[in-house]
Amino acid sequence: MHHGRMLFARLAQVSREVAATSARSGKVALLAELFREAEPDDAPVVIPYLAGRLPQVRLGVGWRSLGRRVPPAAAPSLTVREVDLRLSELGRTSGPGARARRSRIVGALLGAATEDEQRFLLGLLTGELRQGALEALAVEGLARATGAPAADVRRAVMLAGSLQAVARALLADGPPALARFRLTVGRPVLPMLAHSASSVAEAVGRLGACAVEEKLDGIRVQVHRDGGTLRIHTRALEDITDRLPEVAAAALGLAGERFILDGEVVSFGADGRPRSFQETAGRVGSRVDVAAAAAAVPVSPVFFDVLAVDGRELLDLPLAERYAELARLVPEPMRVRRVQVSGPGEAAEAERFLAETLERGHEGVVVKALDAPYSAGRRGASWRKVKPVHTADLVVLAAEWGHGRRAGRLSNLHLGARTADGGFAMLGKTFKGLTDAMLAWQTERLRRLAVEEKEWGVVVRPELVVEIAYDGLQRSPRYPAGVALRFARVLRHREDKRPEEADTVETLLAAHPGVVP
DNA sequence: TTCCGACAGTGGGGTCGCAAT
DNA sequence: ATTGCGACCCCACTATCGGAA
Repeated sequence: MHHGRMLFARLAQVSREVAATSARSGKVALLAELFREAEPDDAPVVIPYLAGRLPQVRLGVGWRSLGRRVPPAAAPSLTVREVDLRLSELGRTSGPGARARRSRIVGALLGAATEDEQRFLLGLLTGELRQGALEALAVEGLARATGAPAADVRRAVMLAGSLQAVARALLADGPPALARFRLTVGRPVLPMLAHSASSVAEAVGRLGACAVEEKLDGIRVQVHRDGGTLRIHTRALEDITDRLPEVAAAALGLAGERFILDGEVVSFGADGRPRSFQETAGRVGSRVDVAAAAAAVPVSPVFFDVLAVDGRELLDLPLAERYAELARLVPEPMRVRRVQVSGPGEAAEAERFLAETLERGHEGVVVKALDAPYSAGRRGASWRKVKPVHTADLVVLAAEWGHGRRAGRLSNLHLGARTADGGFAMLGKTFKGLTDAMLAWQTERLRRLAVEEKEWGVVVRPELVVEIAYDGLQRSPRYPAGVALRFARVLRHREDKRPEEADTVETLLAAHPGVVP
């Protein structure tokens, strides 16, 4: 028997078969079959690859640097192991001349790959595999290949924050290895996420007895303290401890010795109101001169959940009990503001809290069922965020061709508001909110309005009005009016409106007095 | 049989930091 | 000094499958 000899071409083949299979169960079966074939040395690479993820965190290549076509090899020769080694080398490449050296490595790798392998490799590198199966189905496939219960594998992956680590352990030691993946202080777990709800009443109606918490517009953090050791992780589990000294100090000042807290890092201005997301994110993103960044934009944590305390794992406890622990551990200003309601009968109380929260300059609220456990890594149905929605009638200035399942459709719309001089100022783009029928319709309509064909799409006569929903305005260094829409999505095409009836830049700015271009 | 939760896919704007120009 | 690019922060929405109700 030989080790670590699986051909990369086999992965490309299975990926193609998975993409051609529509049933999820069929995809899982294909993945499981491949995972069973993998030697123990190959499995920790094969499994993340089929989940559409590279084990290497940072490669330094993206779609731009992959644009050059390389003639494919005639016959497959690459092994999984070789591809992994070359990509690891890519990740280690930095310093002067790095771009040229990366380009040589990628070129050599693509040159050794067949057409099918190139397609798979480029999909992996750009994150656009389009095989209809990513991590969740790879987890199912891994479970089936090893005979471990899928739910146990899923939980282990959430707690490990890594499919690769679980795959390696599972293949080496079998299903009993899953027991090793317990919640551990110091090892980040994937945070629980929230669904949207259109109103507080809807959310409370769905959830019954719940907590209504203020939603702060900052950076999600998970804070682990083990005695004097403290680590801060982002939503994607990135370690940002060194960038947030004041958050670390605050957490070390708490009474507990060992805990895991979930919260949001935000920044307040001198007036006590929250700074914009842009300012906070810029601060948290600063790595070079942290002291200067911290002096300019000091941040503070606001915690809303506790996952472990003093050796006790709290994930499976209902929110009501976790919150009681949180209240014991974290004093008021560092703990989220909230109200509790017993059900739909008290929805008005929740509405009042939302209005008051918005008044204080925050984003909205998150409504959480009091009886729900902490579903690590999932968009749990028991957390519902509610944010105010703004709408505007804007004019389509251009449209870009879509990719993947939107190939051949005009998808991404350039949106303009009227200006004082009778023209239009672009405020952003959106491809969201469109059904297949809307895509087909607008492709036809915009083609007829086209005045210029570009490689990326069409420029059109500014005649089609679209009703757009958006979360707010933000300052923009890119767009002519100095502002851009945040999270714009199409509600409907307004053929009944003429472009002269669209909103103006002026009215939009007036609706958001806090935003200064 | 119908409903609904979970996933995958399609990308959006902004900022930081590194390497190239 | 400025620009291009990759990595990550925030994010909304639709289509689809398959299990729950």
